[in-house]
Amino acid sequence: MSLDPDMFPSYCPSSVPVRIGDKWTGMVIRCLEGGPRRFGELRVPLRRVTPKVLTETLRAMERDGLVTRTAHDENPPRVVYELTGLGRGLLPLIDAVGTWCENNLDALLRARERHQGLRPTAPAMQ
Amino acid sequence: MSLDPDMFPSYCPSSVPVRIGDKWTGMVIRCLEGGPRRFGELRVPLRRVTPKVLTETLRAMERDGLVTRTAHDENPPRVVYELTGLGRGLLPLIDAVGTWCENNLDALLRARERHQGLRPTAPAMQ
DNA sequence: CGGCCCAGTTTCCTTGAAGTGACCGGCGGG
DNA sequence: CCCGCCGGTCACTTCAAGGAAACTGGGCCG
Repeated sequence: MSLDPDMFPSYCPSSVPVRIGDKWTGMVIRCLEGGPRRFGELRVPLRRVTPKVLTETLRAMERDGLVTRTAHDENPPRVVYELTGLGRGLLPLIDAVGTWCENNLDALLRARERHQGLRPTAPAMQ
Repeated sequence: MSLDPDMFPSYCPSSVPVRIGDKWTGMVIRCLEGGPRRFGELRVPLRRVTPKVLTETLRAMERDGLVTRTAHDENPPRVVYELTGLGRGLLPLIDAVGTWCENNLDALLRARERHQGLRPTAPAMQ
């Protein structure tokens, strides 16, 4: 997997309207699809995630058994994250979501366009 | 579809760890799977949703073209919500999520159990 | 007149996720 | 001697989602 910085455009399908877990879990899983990665390697494609939030996401995923965290006692430090079988099992789901978005996001956005101004959050019904 | 009040146990798989859209969208789609329903009919199985939040959810889904809203000019008022083709297309996705959760939620919760106390949100690394 | 019905609305509040920017510790290199 | 590297941490703020509870409006029934 290439570490394309733009692999998640600002307009990421997996955030509208379908999300996996919290905001970044799905993207982390995708980043780890091709094999183990270090913290800093995850930050390259996930450049819109601050280290704090990335840490939190990875901690939660570790807690849930979706990834393993291996800290090598070297210098400078090296920490490697890897998908577990459980985490890998989410890949088909994420792919399905991605496919749905590819096929239907246009229709959704067109619908959203049509409803501009109509029936806002607090519509003046009468 | 029966309007079983307990069709969504407090422990709903679709909220841990995979969510569709906002908190309630997935459940609304499931509720509408069997055909059009009125606002009050949605409130029965979705009893943990307050009317305000249900309205917001339905408005967002309408805006995104997932449901249609039909207000009949009668008294007392009657408003019917129905899945569009777009919304119906999310059903396989939701089913896939449900299946994954059925198969893997135990493993996830066991992992979560194991990590109790270990590596909290702010671990004392050194 | 006084409720009741449905489908919401309105106001207020809590919670938690996410973001910002500064900082840390140990070591190897210049 | 100080800088940068890595993988974070810390304190602080912001923002939106969600929830609780009371209220609305206009017919219709008694």
